[in-house]
Amino acid sequence: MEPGNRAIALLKDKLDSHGALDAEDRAAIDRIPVVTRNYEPGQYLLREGDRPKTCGLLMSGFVYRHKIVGDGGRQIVSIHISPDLLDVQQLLLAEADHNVQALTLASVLVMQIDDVIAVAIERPAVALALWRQSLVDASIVREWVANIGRRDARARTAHLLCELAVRHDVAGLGDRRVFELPMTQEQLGDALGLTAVHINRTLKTLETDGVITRSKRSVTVADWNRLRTIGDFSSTYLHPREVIAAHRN
Amino acid sequence: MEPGNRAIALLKDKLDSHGALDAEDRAAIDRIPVVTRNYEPGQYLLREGDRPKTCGLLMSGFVYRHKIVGDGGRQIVSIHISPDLLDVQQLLLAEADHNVQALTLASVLVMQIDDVIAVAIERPAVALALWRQSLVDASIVREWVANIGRRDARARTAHLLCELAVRHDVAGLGDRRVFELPMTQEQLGDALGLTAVHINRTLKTLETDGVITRSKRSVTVADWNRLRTIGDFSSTYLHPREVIAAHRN
DNA sequence: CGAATCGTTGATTCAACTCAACGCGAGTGG
DNA sequence: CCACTCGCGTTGAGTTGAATCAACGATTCG
Repeated sequence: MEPGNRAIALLKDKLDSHGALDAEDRAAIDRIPVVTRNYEPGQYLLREGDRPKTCGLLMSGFVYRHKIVGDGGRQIVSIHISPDLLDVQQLLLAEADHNVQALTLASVLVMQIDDVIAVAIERPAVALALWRQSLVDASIVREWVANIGRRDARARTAHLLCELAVRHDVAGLGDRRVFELPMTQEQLGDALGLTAVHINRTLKTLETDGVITRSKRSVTVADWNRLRTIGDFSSTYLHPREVIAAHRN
Repeated sequence: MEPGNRAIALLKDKLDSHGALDAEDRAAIDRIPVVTRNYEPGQYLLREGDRPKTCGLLMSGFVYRHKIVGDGGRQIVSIHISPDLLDVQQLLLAEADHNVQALTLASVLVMQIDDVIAVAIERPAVALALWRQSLVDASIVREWVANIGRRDARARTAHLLCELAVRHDVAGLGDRRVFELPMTQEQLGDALGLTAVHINRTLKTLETDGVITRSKRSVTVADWNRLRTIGDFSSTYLHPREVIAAHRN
């Protein structure tokens, strides 16, 4: 199978992860013209104020979205791993209100917004599947608000580690005991509303307490139950594998 | 015009606020069976873990969504004013991951999820309009992450005031100089990741600095430019009135 | 009028920030 | 091959913004 086909298969599986698509829906997705594009670490996929004509599917690597506030501070508002959809927001909102940047070397399946919208109009089930993904994204951001607003540094950090562990697991990128975490402590701080120094201290206590171990850019969860308890984590908000509600007859 | 018709008109205008619907789309919306329901202050519209069969349009009053974290803390994740759509998330995600509660007496136009989905499938433009609303909701939540994560109490509070002022303005509920703010300081704290005591002090300094004045449960913006500067506010993220991007030929 | 809720204020504590220095490994170039 | 730089991680000392604790005032409402 040529690379393009494998990528499209990933896209179809992503959208069909809740079993809502029929053969014609999947065929319509097949007809979307795609190109693969690679981004270097730190490279911008999209900048605040841009009006992009494309969206994408992250096939490998890490990508994050962030906002810059008035005093120069940066807040990371989401972290994406394969196979997340990127910039679904831009399908219907013209102007980007945040930056999207590659964290590691990232490979992205790029589609034209017009083409995706055309399929969404032609095949309502595809529209619902895309829409659903954006609702899950939103749900994750809401949990981040609660995490940053109401949990202390230790819980907050543990919660993010749990989220990334589960998302890696769901994505089939390893189990939740060991996963890649290529973010610097500066970036972790910007994701959690903390400083790099405090992230360092918080991770250290998690490690000396025997909850996690770290090596270079990967994390091993030594005690999942304790990490989950510390982070006050429940995976409900990730909506991992619900059927699309009762309205499917 | 009977009350039901006026309510439906509000719904149609909300979904058509970007001019994407044609006569048939609007007619399809007309056929959605609706009932009006009133909620008392503090009454729950939805609880975490529920699997609702309805969604709604807020016609009057204030509603907020919140999450409860492990140590009992509460984080408000969004505030809704008329004519916001409520629980669009539940159209495609079965299980609610947060609570929805009336802040004031609230009047809601209630629709069956099945009926809304049916129209979304039949009329793709309606699906896109609903989807778009949920993307704007998500965009607001992302801004909240940045606000809570990276701004201090003064900026954070000013930013929320700006957001509510502009949203009231856009909704035609008064201009951005005077608006109703029926939240207690406790609730403002829960929205901003601060304590009620600190909200009190922060509002006081904004008032003594001549930026705002308060009376009971309404706020007057004495110096909009200064409030905007203090709050590092730009309304881009509210996506107030963009055309649905370039893909409309 | 009494009770309850909400707002206000002061005193104190603490979690996280800031500032500063140093360690360490990976590249890089002389 | 070593010296240098650069980015990142680590650690300590001191500061501070916001929380906590506690009390009291104001308003509403039955």
